[in-house]
Amino acid sequence: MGRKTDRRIQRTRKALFDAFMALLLEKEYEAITVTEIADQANVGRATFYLHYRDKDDLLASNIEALFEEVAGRIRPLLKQSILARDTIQGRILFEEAARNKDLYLLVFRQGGTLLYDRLQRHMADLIAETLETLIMGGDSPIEISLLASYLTGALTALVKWWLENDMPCSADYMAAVAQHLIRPGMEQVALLESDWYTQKE
Amino acid sequence: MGRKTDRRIQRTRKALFDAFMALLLEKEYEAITVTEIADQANVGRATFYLHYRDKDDLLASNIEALFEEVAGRIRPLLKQSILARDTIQGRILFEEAARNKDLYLLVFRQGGTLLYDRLQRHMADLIAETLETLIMGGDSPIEISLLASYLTGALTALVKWWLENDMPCSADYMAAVAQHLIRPGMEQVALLESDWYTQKE
Amino acid sequence: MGRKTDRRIQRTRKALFDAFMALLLEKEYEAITVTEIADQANVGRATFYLHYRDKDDLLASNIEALFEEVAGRIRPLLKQSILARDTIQGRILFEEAARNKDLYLLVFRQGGTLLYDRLQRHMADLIAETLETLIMGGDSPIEISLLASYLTGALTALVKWWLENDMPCSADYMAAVAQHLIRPGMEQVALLESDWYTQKE
Amino acid sequence: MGRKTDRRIQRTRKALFDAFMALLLEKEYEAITVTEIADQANVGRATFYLHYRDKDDLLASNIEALFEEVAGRIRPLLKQSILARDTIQGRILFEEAARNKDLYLLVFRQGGTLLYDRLQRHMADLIAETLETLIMGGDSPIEISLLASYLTGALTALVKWWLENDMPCSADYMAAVAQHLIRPGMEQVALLESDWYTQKE
DNA sequence: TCCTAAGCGAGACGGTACGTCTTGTCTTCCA
DNA sequence: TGGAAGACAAGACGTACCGTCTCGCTTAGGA
Repeated sequence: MGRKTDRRIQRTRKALFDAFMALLLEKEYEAITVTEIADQANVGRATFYLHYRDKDDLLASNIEALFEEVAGRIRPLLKQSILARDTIQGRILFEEAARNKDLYLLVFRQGGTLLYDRLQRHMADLIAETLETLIMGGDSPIEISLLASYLTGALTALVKWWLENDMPCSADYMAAVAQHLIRPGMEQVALLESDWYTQKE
Repeated sequence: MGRKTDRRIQRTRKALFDAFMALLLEKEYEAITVTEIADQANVGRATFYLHYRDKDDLLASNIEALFEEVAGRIRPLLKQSILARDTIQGRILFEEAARNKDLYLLVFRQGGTLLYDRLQRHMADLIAETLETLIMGGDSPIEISLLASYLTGALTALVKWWLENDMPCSADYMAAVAQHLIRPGMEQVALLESDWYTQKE
Repeated sequence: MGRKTDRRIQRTRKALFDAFMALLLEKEYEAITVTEIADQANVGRATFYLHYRDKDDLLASNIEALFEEVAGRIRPLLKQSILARDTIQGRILFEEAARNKDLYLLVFRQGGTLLYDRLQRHMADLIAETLETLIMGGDSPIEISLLASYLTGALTALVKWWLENDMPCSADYMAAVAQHLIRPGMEQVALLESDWYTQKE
Repeated sequence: MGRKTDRRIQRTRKALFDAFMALLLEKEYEAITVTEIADQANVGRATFYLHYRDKDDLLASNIEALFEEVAGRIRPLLKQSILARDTIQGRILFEEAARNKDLYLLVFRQGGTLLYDRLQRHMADLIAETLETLIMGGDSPIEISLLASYLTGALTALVKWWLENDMPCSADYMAAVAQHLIRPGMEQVALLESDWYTQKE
């Protein structure tokens, strides 16, 4: 097998994934059939099964790369935006969301278990990773994963509200709201002495 | 048609819903078939279609009542627990979750669009309603629905983390964490003068 | 389940078999698809599988009855026609073939293993059965099954030739030919003393 | 293109045919796939299609030669064995069959249309050809092709019975049976005055 | 008390999607 | 340049559900 063959395969796979994403924009995940995907991709149905075991496999095989790409874009923004005093960096987060509105809405809306959960998990991991570098010496008395979950839930809720309401206000405004809602609590918790609450059980 | 007949119908419908909920605890929503539900309920498959158009209809027809019941339990707790200074009332929220762990995990996990979204919406409405009475005169400069979304996202994230990690700490502890993370931000925003951020656009 | 249902099932099965036979008249057995049969029978493809496992099953389930019916018609004729001196009864055999020309040609042509072999076997059994009653006391020195095989092969060869050449001569004529070709040998063998050929090995 | 290339091609074709014959001994014609043939022949599937259009083509292209070889062996035997008074020559026919038992059984059993019909036709032609030289001047009142069909049917029936019953008696015995069953009829018919039966229609 | 309309179980049916298999074509690469 | 490898389109296979339907049985509640 050579390069040309490889390229053909990649082209077919991309066609299938693109077809799937296109269909996801217009109907529910579960309502999409393999036949539709293959048709949309101008590919025989059997060819689909040559590359993927089923719909989930198609998604799973491509979604990681997609998330990795998004994560690559978000990662550098997170550190500053989470705890930055000004809203300039936070804004970039919402701008990113606005730029890929379709993708994020898709994930929020109907990704169901597969997409939504995966996004939450990825985002939580990303945030946890960032938090760890931030708190470093500080020894937060609260489990990082809990804080990360909170941040993820809070941020996605804000983004979701913004996108679902057709972005009724500027990214700057949303960044400011996020700052005011989230930062005080984080400061209080993350900077707290470890004896602020002594017993977990 | 008389009472006895009615009661028979209700019994059949309950059997179907119970069977569905039982199946939901052990497998994914989409993986459950009408045949399974009917079998589990000791009912003919045709009888299922006599009462509901499909799986979604069965869920939709029963879930509202279920949420209403949950809402009835939560509503009184919310007002106090959200902004209360002490953690006593907040604890009740987590205790409620712990008591119906299966149900909530089910909703969080695999409800997918139908269940999860509905819960979020219900909860946001419930919170918005509570917030309105709290802020009343205060004229919050931020849209109530946005605040409600944030609160819903933040709270469900905390509860989800707690349940999914097998409740590694007490409800008291979680209530305290929630207080410290959420209240400072809410206070800052809800009590803010309307000029803290002048332009939305 | 009641009579009406039974009748519906029988109607469906008959439609399927009729469709199959119709298709067999125009194309090869192996070239016929389940989809075609179902379409021709105005029946859903799934319904086909509700009644039969596959094409072979459809044929096998119906062919016995069909053969039994044919056998019922032929049996009474055989005894007299095989060894009768005159050709009157023998004629009836060829007339039967002419009347169901399509069916017999179908079986001869393309029945392949399933149909052709079965017919041969049935016919050989039928003939063996007749021979046994004829020879009765006579104690033929040759195995009945061998004689039956020979008779089957010879008769079907004649019938096949006749049908495939579009019946270029009368049934009477064919019956006479059969008489003259077959009877002398049968007489010689069946009436022979058991010492005409002493050692089998 | 040179001789070496030719030889390579011939080697590939032989490998394919041998593989096919080997597979025919263990499973039904229709159940054999091109993939299996190619695998068995240690040849790429595409290579198969380089030489033959399909399974039937592979068989057809090789079977003629095979039949020609068999015919070459049988032809000299036929003339004497058919009408010979003694059984010595007739025996050779059955011995030939016994020697290639697998091949003949294969043809009888599952050759289906393609193999069986072809054999019958070839054999009938062979016999007709022999008959013509025998009767020559005699002017048989019966069509040669009809006699040939009868002889073919009768002889193959005997051979088939013999092989399928695992040759329960000697070739000599079978030859004798064939003689006694067939010769009297043939003599009566072939030597008959042309007025033995005056009207065909 | 009967009888009549209902809920219901059983299951045939048409339809659609599934994932697998085979066919025949085509393209790329290797020896 | 012949053959190996294998991607691909096409389409049949047998299975699983779906939602509709018709059929009788049972049973409740008004006559």
